[in-house]
Amino acid sequence: KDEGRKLLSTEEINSNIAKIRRVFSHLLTFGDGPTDAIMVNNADWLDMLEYIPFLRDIGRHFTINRMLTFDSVKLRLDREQPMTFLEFNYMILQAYDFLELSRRVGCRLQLGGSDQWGNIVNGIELTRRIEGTELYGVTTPLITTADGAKMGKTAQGAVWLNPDLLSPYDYWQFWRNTADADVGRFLKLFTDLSLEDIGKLEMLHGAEINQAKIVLATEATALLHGREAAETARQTAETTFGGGGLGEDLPTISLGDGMNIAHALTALGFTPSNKEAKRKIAEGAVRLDDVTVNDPGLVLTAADQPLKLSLGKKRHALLVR
RNA sequence: GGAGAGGUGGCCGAGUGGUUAAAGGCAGCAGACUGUAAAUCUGCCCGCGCAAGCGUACGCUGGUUCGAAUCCAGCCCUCUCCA
Repeated sequence: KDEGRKLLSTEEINSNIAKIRRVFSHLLTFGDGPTDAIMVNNADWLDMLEYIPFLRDIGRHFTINRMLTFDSVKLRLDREQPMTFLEFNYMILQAYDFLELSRRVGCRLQLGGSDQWGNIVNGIELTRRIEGTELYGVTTPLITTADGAKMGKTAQGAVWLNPDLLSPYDYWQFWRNTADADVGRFLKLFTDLSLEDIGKLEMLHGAEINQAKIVLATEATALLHGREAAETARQTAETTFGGGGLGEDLPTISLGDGMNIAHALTALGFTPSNKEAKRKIAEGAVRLDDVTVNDPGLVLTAADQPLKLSLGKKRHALLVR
């Protein structure tokens, strides 16, 4: 992260904590057992920190010379972007977090993306100096797609882990649309399949590689949202894309007494504005039950059978009463 | 505190009184081709409205002008050098 971070209010922070915990509760077990996960809040130690003692006890272990060499700082300075003292101190605070974690709960290893390397190393160094304890860090390279882009954007924005922000169906679709060149690597990174099984999937070429993508999507979705949600998403995709039918897991919108087609597209999140929705209609990208729509003023009314509204080839929704 | 440079649409970046909702690039979306892939080509890309039309927009606030992103004043913010 090389841009300034926002200061959040206590309410926002508490809300974020709850959401993060909810997402991770699918992947980890929180509790008191020996291998259970615990969630700590660094406000527990940062809030009571006093500035002068902090400078005296912690600040003396950091030299500006060294801090200036870290990429996160260097980048900002090289680009002549502003960096406040508050932000500059972030790495010290994170280093201190590691120290406190090792003191309080015996934490010895910190994992993070490679952009966290500097912060982690600072914590290791600080703890060694103060406590003489040996700590460890593991960083993983930031995952990029085969064409070099940072990973994690869907057609509609970010790949959220929270199902309220990105439905299991859309999450499945994200993985299903992985580029050929990434499939093998992503199977290894984002599923629990054995390397042997992945090896077999990697043998697939041409159109057959789509089988591997379906496995990737289903396994990755199962890890986050559960096996059942993953299967539903897979079946919905199969009927929608394979058979031209309707899948139950598609996003659904209720038309009420009738709704303008552009408004419906926007309400579904397919288009960011009504204006954009009309543009897409003019471009011939919008279909109703697979028939291209030409009238931007069309008012949709619900029939007994759900209708399928599509934008482009990939986004489909069900229209219901 | 002093001197200089600068703040333009998601990002980068042109524009220095009127035909400017603002060149160009990136990102994004769609169409064609395909395999719900990549690459390529094409179109679109502030919002509201069925439309006519309207509303917003070039750091902020005022002013000059028939007309301002462009000129003037004050303010805020950023960068560089000096103190």
